[in-house]
Amino acid sequence: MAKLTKQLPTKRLPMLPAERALKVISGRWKAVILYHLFDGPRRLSVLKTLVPNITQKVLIQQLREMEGHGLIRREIFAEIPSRVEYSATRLGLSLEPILLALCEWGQHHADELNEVDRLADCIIRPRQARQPAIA
Amino acid sequence: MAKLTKQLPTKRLPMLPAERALKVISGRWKAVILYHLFDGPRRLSVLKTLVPNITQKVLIQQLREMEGHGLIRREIFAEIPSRVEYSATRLGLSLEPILLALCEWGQHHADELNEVDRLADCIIRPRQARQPAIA
DNA sequence: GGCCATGGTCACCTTCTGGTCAGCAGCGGA
DNA sequence: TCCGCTGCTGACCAGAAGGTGACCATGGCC
Repeated sequence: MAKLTKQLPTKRLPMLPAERALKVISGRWKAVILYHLFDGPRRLSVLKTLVPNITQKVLIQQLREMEGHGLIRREIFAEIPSRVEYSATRLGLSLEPILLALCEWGQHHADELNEVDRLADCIIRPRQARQPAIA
Repeated sequence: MAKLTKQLPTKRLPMLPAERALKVISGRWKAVILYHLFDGPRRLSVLKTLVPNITQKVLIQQLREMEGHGLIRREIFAEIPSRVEYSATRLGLSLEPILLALCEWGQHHADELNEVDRLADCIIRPRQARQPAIA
C-alpha cells in the first residue's frame, strides 16, 4: 500500500468566503510557488531553485498546506529513480485571475503611495503573455 | 497643532506586488471592516457593533494599519461633542472588486471541497446589490 | 462632585508562522 | 563501501499577530 502524504487535520478555515480565500492563499511563499506551478508541473528540486531564499523544509510545508487546500497536486512517478512532481489543480488554476488582480492592485497601491521604487517586477503575468499563442 | 494619529514606522511591505496586496488586506478583521466602510463612513462605536467579537483594542489596531496603508481615512469632527469617523479612501474602494472576487472564489473553493455547510453567507456583495441605482 | 459615554493607550500573554539545523531513507555511481 | 542526490521529517526557536484586562482623557449631564 502506497504511503500517503501525511495529512495534518487541516484546521478549519474561516466561515466567511473572502476570509477563507485569503487564508488559503496568504502564506509567505504561496503566491510565488503557485505562479511557478501555473507554468506546469515542477519537481521539488526545481521549485527550490525557482524560489530562492526558501528552505526546503518551509517549501515542503507550504506545498503541503496548498495540497491540503486542494490548490496543488503531488504525484510520485514510479520510475527508477522515482520522481515527485507538484502541479496546480483546476482549483489552483482558478486562482490565476485573482493573483493577477492582486498583482495589479499591488502596483497601483505602490503607485499611490509613491513607493514604486520599493517594488519588484510582477512575476505573475497573464497566461498569454507567458505562452504566446501558437499562431 | 492637531495631535496626529500615532504613526508606527509602517514596516516595509513586500517587494512583489501580489504579496504586497495580500499583506495589506490580510488581517484577521480587515476584510470585514473594509466591507462595512464600503457602505459609508462609520464611527468607532458603530464598527464595534458591526463587527462583533472584536475587541476595541484590536479594532483600532486594524484600523490604524489600514490607515497607514492608505485604505481608510480617520476624521475627527470638531463638533460638540466631537466625533471620530472612519471611511474608505479611493484606494480602499478600489479593493472592492478584489474582495468580491475573493468572496466568490471562497465559495467556489468550499464547494469543490464539499464544505459549503461550514461557510457563512458572503457579506460582501456587489455595490449595486446594496445600493440600488436611483432610477 | 459623581457618573456615564466615547475614543484611545499600555502591559502582558498566547498562538501561529516561518525559520534554522540536524538527521534519515532510497537509490545510483565510483 | 562510501559519497552524493532527492525528498522528507522532527526538535527547537524567534517574531509577528491577535487577544485580554486595566486604565486614561475629554466632555456632557444630573
